[in-house]
Amino acid sequence: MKLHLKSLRFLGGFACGAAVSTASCIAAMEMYKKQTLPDTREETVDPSGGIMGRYGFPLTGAEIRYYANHTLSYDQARRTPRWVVEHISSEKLLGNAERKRCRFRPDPNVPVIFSAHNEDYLGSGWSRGHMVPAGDNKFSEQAMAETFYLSNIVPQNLENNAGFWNRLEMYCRDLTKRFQDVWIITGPLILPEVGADGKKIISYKVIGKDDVAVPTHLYKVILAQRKGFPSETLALAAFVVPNRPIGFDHPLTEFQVSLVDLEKMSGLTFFPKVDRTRVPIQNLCNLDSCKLLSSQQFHLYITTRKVGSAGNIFKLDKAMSELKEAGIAPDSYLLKLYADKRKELESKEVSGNTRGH
DNA sequence: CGGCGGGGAGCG
DNA sequence: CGCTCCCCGCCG
Repeated sequence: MKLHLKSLRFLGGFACGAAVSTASCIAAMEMYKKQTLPDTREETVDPSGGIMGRYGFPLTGAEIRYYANHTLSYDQARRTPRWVVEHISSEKLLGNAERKRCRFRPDPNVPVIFSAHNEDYLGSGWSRGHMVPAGDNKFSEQAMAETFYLSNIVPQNLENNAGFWNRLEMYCRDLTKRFQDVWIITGPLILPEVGADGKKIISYKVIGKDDVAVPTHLYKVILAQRKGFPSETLALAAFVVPNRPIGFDHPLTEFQVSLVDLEKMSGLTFFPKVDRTRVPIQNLCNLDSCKLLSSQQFHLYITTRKVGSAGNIFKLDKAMSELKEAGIAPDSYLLKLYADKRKELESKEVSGNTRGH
């Protein structure tokens, strides 16, 4: 499978160059739209006059479900979402909502027989991976709590979840510094593999009593919008990442795919209200870096989090010494945070000992 | 930031 | 008893 991007054609759309006349270009564009663009109608006319559906058609449960700051379509057979949409901005990343106060739980809006449960995941060897991250909802305890509904969760390799995928989510948040509005669609994929007989086959693990489907890959589509003159900028990138550990030696761009390729894999049409033949959409990875944190940067970040939340001097100094052992120099922010925290804990522990004795 | 686990208190 | 909540600990 060839997943790599090819410059301007990353959307798989039609491009009119200077080599052809305007008239023929438009005609060709119309032909292109008719033949290749997906039908975005949800329903068509019933020629039977309604007799076929007298007792109703099967329900899929795939209807769109709205939450405080995310929206999703659920797959009742696999007990995972099909896709989850979120919108983030710099404002939404500010706030004090804490994930420590949140619990993973079945989505109360999903019928129990179609729902995943915590017991399916616990001890399965797979972690509960957010599609819309909790960290994108710092502004609202309600919004963050809803991301812990298992309708927003898929079985994910733990090292991938805490590592590469975590860094991808950090990159998405960083985009809000350079783009006013960012829409992100995330979901699981189960892709075919070539078996021992050379023929393609789709097979996937399931976990727990509810047979929750373990995806072979996860996808993420990022649409970033920047205000500007004479017109706004729209930039897009799509990624397909294997559900296994991905080391620091793999750049994010290694997993970039064209939007149409992802649409073929997923069966979904993304951002159908964007007219891809008229609005010039740029490749996000050309406009922006698409570079994730390096090993050193990531380690520094984790240490900063640990120092900020350390409850005693032992853990505080342990975090700092581990950073030093890794040969990573703390930046000025971490040094000041450490100094302030050290003073705070010293005074606290002295008074505590005085009271105790 | 992203996860994992265990234990104990309170409750119907 | 099971269940929820909240505390603690650990990992990358």
